[in-house]
Amino acid sequence: MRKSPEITIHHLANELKISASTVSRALNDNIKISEKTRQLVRQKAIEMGYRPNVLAANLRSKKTNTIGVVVPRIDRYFFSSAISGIEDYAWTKGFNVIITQSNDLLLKEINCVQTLFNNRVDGMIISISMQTNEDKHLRLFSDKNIPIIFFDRFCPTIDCDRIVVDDFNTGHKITSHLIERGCKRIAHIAGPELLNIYRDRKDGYLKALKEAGIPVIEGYLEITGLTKEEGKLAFARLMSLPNPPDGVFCGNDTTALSALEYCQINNLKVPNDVALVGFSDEPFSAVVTPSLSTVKQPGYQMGFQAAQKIIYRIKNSNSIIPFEHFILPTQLIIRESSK
Amino acid sequence: MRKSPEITIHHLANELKISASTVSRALNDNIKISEKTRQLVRQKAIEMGYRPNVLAANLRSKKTNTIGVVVPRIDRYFFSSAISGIEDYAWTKGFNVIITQSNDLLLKEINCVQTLFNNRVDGMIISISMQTNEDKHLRLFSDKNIPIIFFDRFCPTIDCDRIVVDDFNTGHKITSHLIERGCKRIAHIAGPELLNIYRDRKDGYLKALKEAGIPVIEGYLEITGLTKEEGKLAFARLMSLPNPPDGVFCGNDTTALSALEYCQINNLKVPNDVALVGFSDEPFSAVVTPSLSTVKQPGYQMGFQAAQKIIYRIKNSNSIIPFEHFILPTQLIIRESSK
DNA sequence: TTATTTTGTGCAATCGATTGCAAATCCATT
DNA sequence: AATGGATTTGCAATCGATTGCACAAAATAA
Repeated sequence: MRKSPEITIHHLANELKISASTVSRALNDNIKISEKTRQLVRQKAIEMGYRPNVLAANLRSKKTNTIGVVVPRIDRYFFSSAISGIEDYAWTKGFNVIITQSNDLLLKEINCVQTLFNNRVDGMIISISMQTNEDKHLRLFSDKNIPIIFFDRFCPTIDCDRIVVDDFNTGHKITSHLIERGCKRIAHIAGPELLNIYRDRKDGYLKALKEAGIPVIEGYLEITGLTKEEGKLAFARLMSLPNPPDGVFCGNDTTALSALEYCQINNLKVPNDVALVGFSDEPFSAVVTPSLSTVKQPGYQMGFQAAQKIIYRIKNSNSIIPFEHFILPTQLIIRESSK
Repeated sequence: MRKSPEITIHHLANELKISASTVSRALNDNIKISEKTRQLVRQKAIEMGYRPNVLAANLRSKKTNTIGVVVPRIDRYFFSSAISGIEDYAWTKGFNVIITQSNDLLLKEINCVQTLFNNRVDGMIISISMQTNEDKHLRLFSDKNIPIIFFDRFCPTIDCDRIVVDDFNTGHKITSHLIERGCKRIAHIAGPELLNIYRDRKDGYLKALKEAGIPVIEGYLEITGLTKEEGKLAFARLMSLPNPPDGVFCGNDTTALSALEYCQINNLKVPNDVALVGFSDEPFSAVVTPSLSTVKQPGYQMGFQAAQKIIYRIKNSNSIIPFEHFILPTQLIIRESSK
C-alpha cells in the first residue's frame, strides 16, 4: 500500500513561492488575482496532480453542494424516473445527490430526514410516506431555512415549494371519460385519505359524478393502501355488490392490474363488463392484455424541475423568493381497458 | 432569517468547564473517559441540542462514510432494486449513498467516477456502461486502494470484488429449456460483446446447442444494443430468414417484448410458431399476454451484498482481504411464451 | 517628484472535530 | 506520608481550504 502524498494548495504555494491564499483565489477565479499568476497556478495544479479537498472547502464554506432526496421506494418507476431527472439536472450544476428511501414508513422517513440534516445537505427534495401525519422532522429544515421541495406527495402544513400534478382535475377527467364511454355505475378504489394526491383524485371523481347527476352509490368508494393484495380484495368486494360497477377508477396501476387479474379469473370481460382506468402509467400498463388506460405522470420532469428549483434557491439563499406550487399537466392515455 | 447558533463541542466544553477533547472523546465512547463525565456530556449535548458537524469530523478523519454508486440508468428496475438493496444495508451502518448514472455512456461514466473520487467516497459500487472499454478512470480508485465492487457488469482488467449472476450457465439453461420443449431452430439476440454478461449468455447459448448437437445456423446470432427498437429490427431479420427460428433467446426482457409485439402484428403464435425467453424479469414480464418466460436476477440481494462487502472492506482497510467473485444463482421462470 | 488610486498578495484567523503526548488526579500499597 | 501505577483529562497541533483586512507594488494623477 504505497502512500500517495495528497497535494494541497500549500504544496502548490511552496513550489510557486507564493502564499496559499493566492493559490486558493487563483483556483477559484477570484478577480483580484492577475491573469499571470492565475495561469501559473493552474498550470502547476495540473502538473502536480492537485485535487481540491471538497471536505475542507465544505467545512469552511458551510456548503456541501449536495441535495438530499427522500422517496417512499427507489424501485418504483415513478420515483426512480424522478430521481433520474433530479440526478441529471444536479449533475450539470455540480451537485451531488444523496438518496434515501422511507419504505412508506413514517419512522424511517423521520430517520432519513434526520440523516440528511446531519449530513448538512444544502436542500431536500421529498415525497412523503403514506403514513406521514406530522411535520416535526420537516421543520428541522424549514426552521433553519434550508430549502425543501415536495414533489407529488406533500405535507400541507409546511410552507415551501411543491411540484405536483393536478390530481383533482385528473381524477375528474378519468371519471368523465368513464361516463362518456357509457359507464353508469362508476366505483373508485382510493388511497389513504392522508395524502393529498389520493384525496384530490377522489374529490375529482366525486365532482365529476355530481356534475353528471350520477348519485354516489353506497359501497362504491373503497379506501385502501393501494397494494396489489388490497386492490384485489377491494375489487372483489366491489364486484360482489348486489349492483356491481361497470366502470372502476383505480387509484394506481397496481390495483388496476389486480382488478384485471380478478376479471380474468372470474371471466369478466374488460372493458365490456367493467371498464378500468389506472394511474401512473407504469411500464407494464401498456403491455398487459387488455392494455390499461391510465394517466401519464411526468416523473422525470418533476424531478428535473425540482432539482432546478432547489438549486436556484440554494444559490440565491440570501434573496427572498416566494414559494411556488407548480402543477404539471397529466396525460390521460386511453387504452383497451376502457375503450 | 434568525440565526440559530450552531452548538459545537466547544460550547459543551465551556458549559461543563472541561476541555473540548474530553467532550469529543466522551461523545465517541472513548474508553479513557470515566462513566461519570461521559454521562454528563451526553446529557448536556441533548440539552443544548448539539449536533456533530459531520464535515469537520470527516476532514479530520479522512473518511466520509459515504459510498458512491454508478449505474447505467437509475430508472431500470434491475438497477433501482439493486440501489434499494445498497441503500437499505448502508442505512443500517450509518453510511450515505451517492447515486450517479452513466446513461450507458463511457464519457459520462468517467465523469461520474471522477466526481465520486473528488468527493472522496470511501468506496464505489459500479455496474459499467455498455461502452466501457477502458479502465483508466477506475484506476483512480484501485491505485489508491479505495475499494471498488462491481455488480452485474464488470471490467475484467480491474482486480477487485465482483458480484454477478452466472450468466453463462443461465444462458445454457435457457437454451436447454428451449431445446427440451422441442425447438429445433434456436436463435439468440445478444448484447454488446464488450460486456461480460452478454458474452457469457451467448457462450452458454452456443455451448447448449453444441451439447445437443444442433448446428449454429448462419444469421441466428444477432448482436445488438438490446433496446426496444434494435430488438424489433433484429427479430424482424430473424423471422424473415428463409428458415426462421422456432425459438428465440432474447438478451433481455425489453427485446423479448419487442419480439412479442412483432408477433402480434404479424400474426405469429407465441409459443407455437416461435417460443420466446427473455432475461431479467422486468415487472411487465409476468403480466403481458402471453406472459414472458425469463430469468429472475436477484437485484436487491446483489445490491445488499455489495454494500455489505464494501462496508466490510472500508471498516477493515488495514487488513488485506483477498478479492472475491460472488456468483449468485438465477431462477429460470417458465411462463406462457415458452411453455 | 510626490501624492493618490488601483490592483495584486500575504497574514493569520477560522470552520469543528480528532488525537498523540504530557500532565494531573486518584487509589492503593508499603 | 510517600511512592508507584492506573486512570482521566487537557494542551495544542492538525485536517485543507477560505476570507477579511492590511500591506506592498504598480499605475495614474497632480
